[in-house]
Amino acid sequence: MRETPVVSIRDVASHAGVSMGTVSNVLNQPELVSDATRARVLAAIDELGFVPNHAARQLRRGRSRTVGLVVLDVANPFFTDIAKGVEDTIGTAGMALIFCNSDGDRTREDAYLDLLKEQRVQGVLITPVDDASSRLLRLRDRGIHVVLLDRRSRNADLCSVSVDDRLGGELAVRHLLEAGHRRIAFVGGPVGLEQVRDRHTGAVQAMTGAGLAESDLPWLDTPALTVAAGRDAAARLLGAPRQNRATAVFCANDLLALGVLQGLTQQRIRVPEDIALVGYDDIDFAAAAAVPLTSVRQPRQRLGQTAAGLLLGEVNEPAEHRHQQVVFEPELVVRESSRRPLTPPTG
Amino acid sequence: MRETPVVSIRDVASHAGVSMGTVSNVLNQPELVSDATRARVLAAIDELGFVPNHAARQLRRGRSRTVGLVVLDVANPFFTDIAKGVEDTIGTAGMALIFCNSDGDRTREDAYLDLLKEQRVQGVLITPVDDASSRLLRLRDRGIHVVLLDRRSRNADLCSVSVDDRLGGELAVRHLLEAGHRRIAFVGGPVGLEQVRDRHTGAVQAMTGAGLAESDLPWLDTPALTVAAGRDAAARLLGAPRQNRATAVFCANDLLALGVLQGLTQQRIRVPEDIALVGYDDIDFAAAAAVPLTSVRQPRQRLGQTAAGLLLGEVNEPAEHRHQQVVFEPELVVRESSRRPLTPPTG
DNA sequence: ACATTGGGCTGAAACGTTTCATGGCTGGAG
DNA sequence: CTCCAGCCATGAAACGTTTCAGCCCAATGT
Repeated sequence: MRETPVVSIRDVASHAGVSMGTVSNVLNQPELVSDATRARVLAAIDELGFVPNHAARQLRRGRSRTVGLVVLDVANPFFTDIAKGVEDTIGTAGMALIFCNSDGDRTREDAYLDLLKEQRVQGVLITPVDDASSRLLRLRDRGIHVVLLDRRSRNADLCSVSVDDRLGGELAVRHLLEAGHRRIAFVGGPVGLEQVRDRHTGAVQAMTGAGLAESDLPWLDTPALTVAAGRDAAARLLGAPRQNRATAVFCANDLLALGVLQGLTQQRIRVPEDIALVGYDDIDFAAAAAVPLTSVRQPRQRLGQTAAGLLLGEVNEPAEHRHQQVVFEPELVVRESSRRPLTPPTG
Repeated sequence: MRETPVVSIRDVASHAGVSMGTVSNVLNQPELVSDATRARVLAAIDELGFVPNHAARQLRRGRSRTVGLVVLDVANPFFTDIAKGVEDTIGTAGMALIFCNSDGDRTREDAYLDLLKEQRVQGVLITPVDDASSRLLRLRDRGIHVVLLDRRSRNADLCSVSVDDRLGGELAVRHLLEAGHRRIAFVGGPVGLEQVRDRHTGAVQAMTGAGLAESDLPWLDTPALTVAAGRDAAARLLGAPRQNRATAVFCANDLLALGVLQGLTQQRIRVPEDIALVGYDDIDFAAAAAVPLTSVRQPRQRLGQTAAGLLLGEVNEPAEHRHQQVVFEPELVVRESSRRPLTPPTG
């Protein structure tokens, strides 16, 4: 194995018979260099296989051409779809993306934010684990622009792109109420997640709006928004005495709903006949589920594109930039899992 | 908004009344510094909010503490599960991961490889779009270690971690043959993907092993391994005249299979009664599908961990490192989508 | 009392770029 | 023929670290 012959701009310069400054100009401002010289330098670059050293470049420039994306869960298609949108926009702008997965763990999130600080990224797109505003504002004071993703900024100090989770929760539960359900379980957690709380709040509003009590919407807390947590929640759901068991379940996201569906099916509970089910996000797999899942759709890819767009704006014209809160509207997609009207209660 | 006061190691040094070298030692080799001085420096770091500049550090050291991961499709749970395994191992080793999505596009792949070269990453874990060995060997000549992921290296010049795709294809089709199917469609593509070719080869072997011809295994080519491509393939499948339509379908991955399932269901074709279906990968959503999907399971997370482990070994002890090809065995998981034996042909 | 050791720290060079003040040429205007 | 502009190219400084030879001084050995 040949030893690495690190070829620098200096080698290119001497090989092409010009100065380092000229090579640099060819790379960064080609119009300043005469055609003949430029051709010679490019030939030398090609011949030597020169690749610019990003570290040196960044050190000199003082800033990188990189932004960070921190999500709660890579395994959740909701976030990978967002990531696609972000990647699109960032890539088109010629910048690089560092993709980080906090996995809902605050310690990991902190570690990644430190990493991004050290990398001197231009900006960070983040769905924080908890209310991280103070930490995020500190990032901003370091000159790192921050845009909140899938979370609304409460102070006007940050850009944010989100979806109206309260409304989404309301749509879901109102739909179930209209189908005749009166006792509906809410499955979601951890409570620390703002998305979960907001969706719950919307659900409660739908209940009280229909003259029902908040206690008619029992909350089954889950440790995470995953399929496994959903399966577990289904078991707890079925542990309740039959007569006051919920007839419908609203899950804080689709992964949970798919888990609940599996858990129920395994216990021979039919969906939607015995228990109706509504998820959230409308990931692609929702429509392909054992029982196609009613869900609250969010414009995932646009979410990512919009957030990245805001960040680019902030990075490129910091002067005339006004922070803004973009809020998309969710949309209920009704499918099999909640379609059949409830049979009249036997009790 | 306060202007960024960039605080460097020099500021820390003067604030703590020591030299820059000492601050550097506190950061990198704390045991060389006396307790008192170390405490003083740490206090200064804390007080000034100093964060090391990664670019400068990397420039000086000549190498980064970063590795790249290039996958074919972030939206495919198969790859996000691999990514989790990689992230685990890499993160534990105190290194950072740059996660790249080639999306099956060779141009994008090249762009990301250039990016990783510029970043002077220590190594790259990659599932290449096509046979990229020459490009990858050139990377290696640059001092960037390379490990192939989900692809077997044909020359012994690179480490690789893969699963026996030939065997997987054979298992799947043998299972269908045992259920009585004689005409089986293979859905997969693009042909350029080695995984697709190998799974097909295995499928053919199963056919010929049972005394059938390769022509009894028509190949429906798809432009990508996605749900949408699967839906499309289902339509083409049903376009064939009824009498020589396949009675079973083996898909090159689960996303395709889920798409085929959707397409068939939409046309009121029952699975498995009218057409049996087998997927590949056994992603979590396979078990939760409309009809739980028979699939060929791969140890996704272990794949990632193992590959990352090999890379770390290569990075840390390049001298005594021997390249190796790890090959895992796939496992057939039978579920509803192929369970029912074929009813005797009506023709 | 003197040489020796070694722990703890310093100071400056070096990493590979970009940037910018400087200067040499060329060609057209006066 | 001289002067001036403008175009190209040059060379060195600077970015924020790490590294390493070397210095100081207290402790140890004889």
